[in-house]
Amino acid sequence: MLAGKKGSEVGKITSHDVARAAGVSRATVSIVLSGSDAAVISAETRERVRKAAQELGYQPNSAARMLKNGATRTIGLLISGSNLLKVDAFIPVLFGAVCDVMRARGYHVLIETRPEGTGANPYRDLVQSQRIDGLLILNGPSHDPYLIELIESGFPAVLLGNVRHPKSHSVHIRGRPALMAAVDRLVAAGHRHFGVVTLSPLGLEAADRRVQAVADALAAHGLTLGPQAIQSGNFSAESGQAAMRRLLAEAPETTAVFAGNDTVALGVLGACGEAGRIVPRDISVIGFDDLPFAAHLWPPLTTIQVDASRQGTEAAKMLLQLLDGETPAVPQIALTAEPVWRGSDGPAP
Amino acid sequence: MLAGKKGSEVGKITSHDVARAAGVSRATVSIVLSGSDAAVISAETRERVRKAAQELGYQPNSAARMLKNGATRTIGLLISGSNLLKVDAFIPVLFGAVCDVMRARGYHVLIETRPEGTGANPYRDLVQSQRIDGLLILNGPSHDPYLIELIESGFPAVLLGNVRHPKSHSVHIRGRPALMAAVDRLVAAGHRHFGVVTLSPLGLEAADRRVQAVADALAAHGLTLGPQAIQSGNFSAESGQAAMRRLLAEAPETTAVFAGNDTVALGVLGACGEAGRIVPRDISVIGFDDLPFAAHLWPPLTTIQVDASRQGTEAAKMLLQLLDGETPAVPQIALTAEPVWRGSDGPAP
DNA sequence: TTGAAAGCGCTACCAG
DNA sequence: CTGGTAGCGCTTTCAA
Repeated sequence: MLAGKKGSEVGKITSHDVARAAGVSRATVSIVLSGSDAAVISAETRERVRKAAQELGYQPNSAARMLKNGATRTIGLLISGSNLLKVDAFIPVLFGAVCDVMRARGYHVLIETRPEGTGANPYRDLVQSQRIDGLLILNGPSHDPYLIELIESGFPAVLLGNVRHPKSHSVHIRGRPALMAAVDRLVAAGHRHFGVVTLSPLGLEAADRRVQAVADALAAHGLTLGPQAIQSGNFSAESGQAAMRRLLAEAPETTAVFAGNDTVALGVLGACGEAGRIVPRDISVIGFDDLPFAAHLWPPLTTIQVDASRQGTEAAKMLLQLLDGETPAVPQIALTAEPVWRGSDGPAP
Repeated sequence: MLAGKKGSEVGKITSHDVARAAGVSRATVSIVLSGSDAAVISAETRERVRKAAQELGYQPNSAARMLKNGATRTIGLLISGSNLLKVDAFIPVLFGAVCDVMRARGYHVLIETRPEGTGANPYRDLVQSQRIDGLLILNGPSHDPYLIELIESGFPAVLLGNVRHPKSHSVHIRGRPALMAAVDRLVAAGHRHFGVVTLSPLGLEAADRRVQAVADALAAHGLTLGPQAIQSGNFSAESGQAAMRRLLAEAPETTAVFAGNDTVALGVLGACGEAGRIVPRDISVIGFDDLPFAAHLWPPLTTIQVDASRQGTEAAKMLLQLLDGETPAVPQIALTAEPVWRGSDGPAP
């Protein structure tokens, strides 16, 4: 090998190389490329520097830049468990929206999952290692004391879909009115026996709230939701099918079922089909989320429409404000939801 | 505010603080915490250092560490477009698997999307900024010259699902035998008129290969796939439904349809339903991927099973080998696929 | 065994 | 307008 640098040896070009190529000092390179006005540089010099950087394919070493600036221009996206990622199509939508907004502002997105089991504060390491400037937290457990500590520490963080700690910044879906309206309409259509297949086992705020909304709306009509009529799903279609089988066995009189989300609804539909219950003739099924596929199933899924993209966008924008040191006008955004009536509901049999 | 550091002011503790707390030098702290054997430190001292670090919640500043070590312990996951993320449930599964493997080895995962439009080499900036040590590329366009340049540069990268550049490291699905076996069985069941709703418009390697496999298998039986019998989907259920509507209109004699993936199949099922074609009585539908929901639909979806998790795991492991400077025994892994016969296929009507 | 010092690549602050 | 210089926090080598 020759002594000189090979052109293909990318990844090793420093501002020093650019400075030498352009015949200026390293400081000048930094000033020109960062667009700073710390000094007045002639247009001619600026051009020369830019051209040299371009030709060498120079990009500032991000580690050095982070160390110097004390900011990483990276945010973390914290997901409770990677299994969640695998089954619930809601997350990727949200995720895509977050990435789009962040990238437009020059931020990178790092996936983090909550380290489990260790006695130590799992968020502290994340923050203390200074690898990220801010955090977006998806479905964090409602009463996690470490989460609360993180929020109170003032580290830029936005919660998605849960926890309404008074000091928190968050974006969540207010599905209650839509769910209650849906119940009203189904009762008007003659339904008296309702079932719920939850989004997750009890304890997840978003899941619990949805069940409560249905129960409350029913109560207003003098109807109740017995314990056999509430079966736990766990985000997936598989869990939805299993839960619906139980529901059908324990409460066969059910004629209308609310699923915790559209993926769970897929499994509910599967269980109805295998039990010979025709949807919507024999039983009505209502999803939640209005995922991209919902309108294109057969029967087209009646569901509670929430704008996942928008939720991601709003959360990302709020985090960006926090990172800019601004105070969001509305620290806790509630997005509305609407029932969309398609083909999976009908009058009571 | 008092002059001293507040306990809640996390994110500012350096090895200096730990050293002072433990009454040793910064070098000692580094040696103890990194488990290096550069020097023999007494067990008693080690313990003292560890305890101080623990109490202060010390985590080494990652930027400084990256700068010093020249490695970021971060890999990039490059996705062609974020819209893909939003509709295809295959990606999150893969994604989750990648994250699991990487995290187990102490790597972080950064989401990258291919910057579009700029004349400059989009991968070069990624590599040159030294923000990542390696790259996983999902569905990169087959003939992208920059991609080829990246591969040839020797930067650690693994391709997923496409491109078989001779020098590349890759993991892809070999669906051809399974698809051909499925055709054979359907032909034996009496089907003569086949249709295909593709995974994407022509040009994506994975999509083209699937169509070709079906056409070839059909040819072996003296059957052909007319142009009206091939309609383009675009990853989503919506596109699948639209394509299937066209197919049903232009080739109404069709009795068996291969969908480009399971999400597309959802839309195919939707189009069949709205056209009054009962699956599988009137028409058979075969998906691809065997996503987690496929078995739990009604009818349960017959599909070509590929192990998305495994694909992610293998790719991640291969990248890890590359990062360790090892040469993977098999640089281009082909994963097999199997038809799983469930409820959405049946004999020809 | 431990402490002091160098240096990773960058930016910012000076004096020229 | 430009060039030296300091220092971000860490690791590692070398001298004590």
